[in-house]
Amino acid sequence: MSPTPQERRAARHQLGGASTGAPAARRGPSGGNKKPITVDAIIGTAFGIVENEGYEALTMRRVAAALDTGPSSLYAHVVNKEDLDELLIGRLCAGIELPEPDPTSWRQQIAGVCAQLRDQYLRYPGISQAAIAAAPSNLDTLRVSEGMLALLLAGGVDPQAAAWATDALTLYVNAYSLEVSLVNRRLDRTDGGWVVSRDELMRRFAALPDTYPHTKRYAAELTAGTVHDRFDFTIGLMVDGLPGAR
Amino acid sequence: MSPTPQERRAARHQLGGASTGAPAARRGPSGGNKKPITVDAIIGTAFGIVENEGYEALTMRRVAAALDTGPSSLYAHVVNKEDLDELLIGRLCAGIELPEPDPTSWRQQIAGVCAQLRDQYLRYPGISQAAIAAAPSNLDTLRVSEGMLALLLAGGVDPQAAAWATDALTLYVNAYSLEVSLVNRRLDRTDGGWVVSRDELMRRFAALPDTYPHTKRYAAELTAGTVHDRFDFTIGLMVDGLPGAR
DNA sequence: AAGGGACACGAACACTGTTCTACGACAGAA
DNA sequence: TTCTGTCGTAGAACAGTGTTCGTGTCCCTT
Repeated sequence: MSPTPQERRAARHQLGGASTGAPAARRGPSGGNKKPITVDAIIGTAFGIVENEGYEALTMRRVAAALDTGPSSLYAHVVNKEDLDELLIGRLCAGIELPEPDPTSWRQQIAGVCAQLRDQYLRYPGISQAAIAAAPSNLDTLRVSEGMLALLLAGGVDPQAAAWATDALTLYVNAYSLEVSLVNRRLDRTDGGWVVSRDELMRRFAALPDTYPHTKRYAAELTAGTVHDRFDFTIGLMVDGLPGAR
Repeated sequence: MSPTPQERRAARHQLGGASTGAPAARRGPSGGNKKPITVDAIIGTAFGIVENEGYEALTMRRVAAALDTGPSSLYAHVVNKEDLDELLIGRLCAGIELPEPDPTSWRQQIAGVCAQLRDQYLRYPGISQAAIAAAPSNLDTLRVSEGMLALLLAGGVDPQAAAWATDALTLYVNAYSLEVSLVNRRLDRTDGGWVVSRDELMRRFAALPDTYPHTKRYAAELTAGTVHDRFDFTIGLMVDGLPGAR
């Protein structure tokens, strides 16, 4: 009846966890006037930090400070920073809505799930770094994979192709979100106004030596499109390449 | 005639740098019996460290220790750790062989370049993390993009699709290599013999609750294939999706 | 021979994740 | 009521990290 964080983590990799009853008030030496530290409280404040300051600002000390305590207090509820990352990704994946498979519109459905993932990742900048590192055996991430697999199979995609395609799609969504987050961070850092807009980029491409003929020639195409356009293009590329129904 | 590291870095983003003449012997207080510290020496030892111990072991102190000096000595040649990362992936990209575009076999040529990148990334485990974070304006990475763009254009791919496809391909190769490196590291760490082979994985999939019907049903497909198979599948998916010649 | 500039280096600062140890308040038992 | 034990809390500390400052030492030029 006293689940250590290690046990909780092990359970997370085997079965859906039942919610643990939270104690009423904090019991420690600081008196009972503060809210107790729970895993949910840690996850919530962690999400807030990442949303406002980015994933690189997510440190154990930062979370602890936001909870008015020291860093060591967190280790009674969380195994690791790696464990905290996994919890964050798990909760993020748990919020993804998986549609009922419809064989006539499975391509749009897949694209919709990918867009959901992308938007969640971009809402918490840099968190996709944790998503790439997270173990694929996590039950919440596996739930999303299961949902995508179901969509592909309903679309008549060959099981082997469907299995590999889910992997490829989630991997690309992760990488894409991470790259966008990193670029945004770089822009924020180098320039307060972060307006290194398309014109500047195209001029830099045009100023390249002649060793880069195609890059100079097609600078417009290389810098074209909004963030969503590039994303939709690649997802479409992968989905349309799958032989399936319709 | 006294290029600070910052100037060197700026030059790296504008023109191909000419090789700087290396001094003969180290001049510092430690006497002249040691090799001088050059950017090339730093890059070389850094590659050695990553190759043997992985990217997470690549710290400024580790590089400095391998060169028999202190960490601060590196900052006369390198702006940052971020700068060092950029130098590494620049040199890695410089070693990629770009074939002469052949309109009849452009798909194989693209796949070949991607495989080259993958093999280089996997040779230095975890270095793709630096590749994702690296600025795309680096001249060496741009050279690879230029080469891939040339191949796609020679294949008759629409310029807009070709531009976006190069981006998608490099991004996927990076992410794939990073994921493989991370999984290998996890396996190395949890188990000395790192034989959590396919049977174990399939049993864990089979032990899932019934909420994951497709994952249980197609556990074989999900765990099938060697590392190269999954990679080739996705690259083929993206390349074959591109409308072009042949 | 004297000066100057470039290079190298040791120590230190502000961080990070993590662990050890003690403290204090609540629960139940006598 | 008093005592005892457990459990969550928290402070201090350890081994790391990237980075900077000031000093020292050498070689080359004048």
